[in-house]
Amino acid sequence: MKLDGIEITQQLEQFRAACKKRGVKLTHQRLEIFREVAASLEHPDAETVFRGVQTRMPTVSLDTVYRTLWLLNDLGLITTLGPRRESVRFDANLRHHHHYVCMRCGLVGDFESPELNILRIPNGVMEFGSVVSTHVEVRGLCAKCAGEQAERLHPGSSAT
Amino acid sequence: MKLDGIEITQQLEQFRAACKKRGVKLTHQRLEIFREVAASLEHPDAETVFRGVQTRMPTVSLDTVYRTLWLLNDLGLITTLGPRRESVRFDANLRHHHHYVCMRCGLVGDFESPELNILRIPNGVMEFGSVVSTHVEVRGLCAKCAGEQAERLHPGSSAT
DNA sequence: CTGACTGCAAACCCTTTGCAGACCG
DNA sequence: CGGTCTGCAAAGGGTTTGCAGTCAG
Repeated sequence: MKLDGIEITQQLEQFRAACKKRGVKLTHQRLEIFREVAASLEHPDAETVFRGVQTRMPTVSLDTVYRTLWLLNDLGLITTLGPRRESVRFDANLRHHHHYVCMRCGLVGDFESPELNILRIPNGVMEFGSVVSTHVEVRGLCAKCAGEQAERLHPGSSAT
Repeated sequence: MKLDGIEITQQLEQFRAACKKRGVKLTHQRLEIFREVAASLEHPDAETVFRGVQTRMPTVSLDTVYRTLWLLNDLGLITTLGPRRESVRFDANLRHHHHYVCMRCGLVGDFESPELNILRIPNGVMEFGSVVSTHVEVRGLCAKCAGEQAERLHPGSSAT
């Protein structure tokens, strides 16, 4: 799990380094916003980060929080839960199944696997609460996107 | 995987039955919308369903599609991918980790497990594309929600 | 000093809601 | 025929963007 002070300090160093490397300015706001996300054990949304930062910086605006969070995401310092900005998707497959998700285009494919339905979960997880079901998400590059990427790297090397 | 005609016909029967049982009217629009989702191998969003239905029913409106999809969800005939309608959430934990998700309140907790990082994935999945990483999502009722539920069922049976 | 960054406000997208007419049962 | 459902249009919430002033380097 995350350790209070030490690890965050390390992350802050990474942040400084990444900024310098990419020629991004290290403003007071960005520092506070980064601290807020890095220190949070939850997975806060922009609004929550905003409120947290606001206590120490009453003048920040919500749009700066958004801009900074996506900046941190681009710098590879944080990630997002779920897709970047998308509409709700519906699923008519009611059997216990798992998902293949393409990291590039967002394609989602179903697959079933009795073994994956009954994974052994680490004991520590019980501290969160009861376990009802487990779902596996496999991330990768789908065939179509892999093809397009190959085509981009080696144009015409294979017939279409 | 899903078989074209037979299985969808079964699902349609379930739909009729569920409607009758719950006193919900079986309109032309609802039928078409349900067929569209049930037949789709993708996990379409409302807009996609809308366009699909529109080819056969040019008069449907997008709001009816929304209303019907949530109705189907309430009837237990379809589910959604990801949370119902929420803002993007950010995650400063860059290590390969997995998530515990409370089905009631949406709480998300991280946990790590070397074993779960390297699950054996069924061969069929390779047909979708390359596999880069696997993530496990454990669903359950978090301690807080379980407590509230117990409290609701047996008020005062335990000290707070 | 200069270009990048901020705050403001307005725009934007997806989704939901109120209402009058249409339709299922 | 009655109550539900539809389509319309407008509201709603989260997020993004254009602009002029501000600040880091």
